Amino acid sequence: MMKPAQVVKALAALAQPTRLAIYRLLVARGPEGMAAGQVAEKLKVSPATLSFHFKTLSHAGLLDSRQDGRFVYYAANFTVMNGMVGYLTENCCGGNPAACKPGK
Amino acid sequence: MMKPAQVVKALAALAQPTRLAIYRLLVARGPEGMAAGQVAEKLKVSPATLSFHFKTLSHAGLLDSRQDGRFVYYAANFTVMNGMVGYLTENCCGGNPAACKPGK
DNA sequence: CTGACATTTTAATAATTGTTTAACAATGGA
DNA sequence: TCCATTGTTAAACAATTATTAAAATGTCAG
Repeated sequence: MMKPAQVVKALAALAQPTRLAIYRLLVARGPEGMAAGQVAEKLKVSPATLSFHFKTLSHAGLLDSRQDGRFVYYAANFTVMNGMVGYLTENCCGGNPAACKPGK
Repeated sequence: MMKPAQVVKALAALAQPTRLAIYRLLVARGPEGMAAGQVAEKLKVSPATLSFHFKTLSHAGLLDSRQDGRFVYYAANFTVMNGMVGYLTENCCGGNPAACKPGK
């Protein structure tokens, strides 16, 4: 079970429109991820601002990054998202996890 | 499907240790809810601070409240939580909702 | 090596957030 | 009514956050 402090950190990381959009975009992109510049162009965010948000998401454990030449590729890491959804489902769904289960 | 703006609002509401604790406590308490003062005592939060957090959670649609005599009872409302978990599961789990499904 | 490109960092700033204290309703019992 | 109780609101403040512009870092092509 994830610790509340880590859950709070992950929630805070996603609780911002640009960062939620970044995460969604990278999830859709898959494991290969996407270069920072492409994300910036797609979401129309300045490089500096984007870098700031990447840092927040990465620090929360929601993103992985790898350098490829001059590019830095970011990709969604599902581990924390998984833990977060699990935490919410177990602790925040009235002792009845089914109430918040997807695909009902 | 919940709108991203509402998801962000709900995430932000829960992205704070005291508020996450409040929500968990009220979820555990069930539909009857709990008087503000009891929550304050249980979580050792000052009434004014608690009222501030109640407002944030209520405004995000995560809590309901009813007045009973001098007391105000707050209770978890699962609708938004449900929508939020659904949104995350559908949009943030790699097109593979099962990856974030609870009870794996 | 030099220059252009991709990204991060720093510094400055405005806006938002969380807490405290004190004052303000509202309710119900004596 | 008077008063104690319950909870909210208002004002002030420190701390955090998001954005911008500028400088710095790192990488490769020529």
